[in-house]
Amino acid sequence: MHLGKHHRSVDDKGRIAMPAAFRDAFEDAGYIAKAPGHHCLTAYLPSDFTATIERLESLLREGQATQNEYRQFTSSAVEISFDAQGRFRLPKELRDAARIEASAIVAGVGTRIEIWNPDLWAGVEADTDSLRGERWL
Amino acid sequence: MHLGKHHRSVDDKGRIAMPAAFRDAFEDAGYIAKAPGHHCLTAYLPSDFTATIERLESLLREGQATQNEYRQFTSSAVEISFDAQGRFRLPKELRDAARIEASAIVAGVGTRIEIWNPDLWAGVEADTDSLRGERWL
DNA sequence: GGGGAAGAGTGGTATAAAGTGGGGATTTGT
DNA sequence: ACAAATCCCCACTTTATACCACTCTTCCCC
Repeated sequence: MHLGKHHRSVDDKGRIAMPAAFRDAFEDAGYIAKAPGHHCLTAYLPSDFTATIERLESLLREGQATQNEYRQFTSSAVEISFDAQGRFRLPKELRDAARIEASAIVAGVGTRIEIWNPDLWAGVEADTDSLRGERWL
Repeated sequence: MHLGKHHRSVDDKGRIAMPAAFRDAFEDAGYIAKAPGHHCLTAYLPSDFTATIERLESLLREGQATQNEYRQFTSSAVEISFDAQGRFRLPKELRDAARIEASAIVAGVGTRIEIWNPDLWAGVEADTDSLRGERWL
């Protein structure tokens, strides 16, 4: 379970420090892909990524997902590794897709980890219309 | 069941002593998240937190809750641990969200524990209009 | 009622870890 | 061969964590 929101700088080499709270869950490697809609990026543990691909392939066989959906997801994905300081490199392609420049928000969203442009994330937090916590608190 | 209201100091490192009355219920760890509306923070026992997340995820699958709702709750949450003196650290992000500075009210609210800015808590106690105990006493 | 012990709450300091920035070697592609 | 991109270290700053010290209250027990 991933929790917490972290603001991170992105240097001109595209490096981002994975928050220590998440880092331990990755054993040296992980995967990052564009989230559907491309509002943000999603980081996966190796095991979660494989499971996600399998789920998508299953939907594909059942006709519940399209080949282009499959193409977009798999082709956007990259494997990441961490340097001695716990940073990973986010390819320019992915940074551009999520409009990430000098800084980013790395957020634990329960089953997944998302990487956002800070301004776009502000939009998520400003979306209070949908808050109806009385249903689940 | 959590009962009682406690006034606590918050030092410049964000440390707050968990009232002894509540401390025993936490086995070393717990979770704190912004309450929907962000008027206060809510502290959860590990088991209660997991149950809450599962309830929310269930609503999400049924389309009764939004991804942004899920994002806001999970990304605001932090796991807490206690030092030898029974204190936990409240991240600045959460202190700011609930306008907590040098002191706070830690209140047992039956099924949950809430952490308030003292002035905002005063507002809760001043709200006598809605008191209609004749219905349930 | 007085004295002592135990627990609760608060404050400060030292140490470790996390985050950030940069340099230089190596690889890649042209 | 050259430029660009990537990788691998090293250095610094900030923040978090663990540890120690003190006060105050409460609760026994004498």
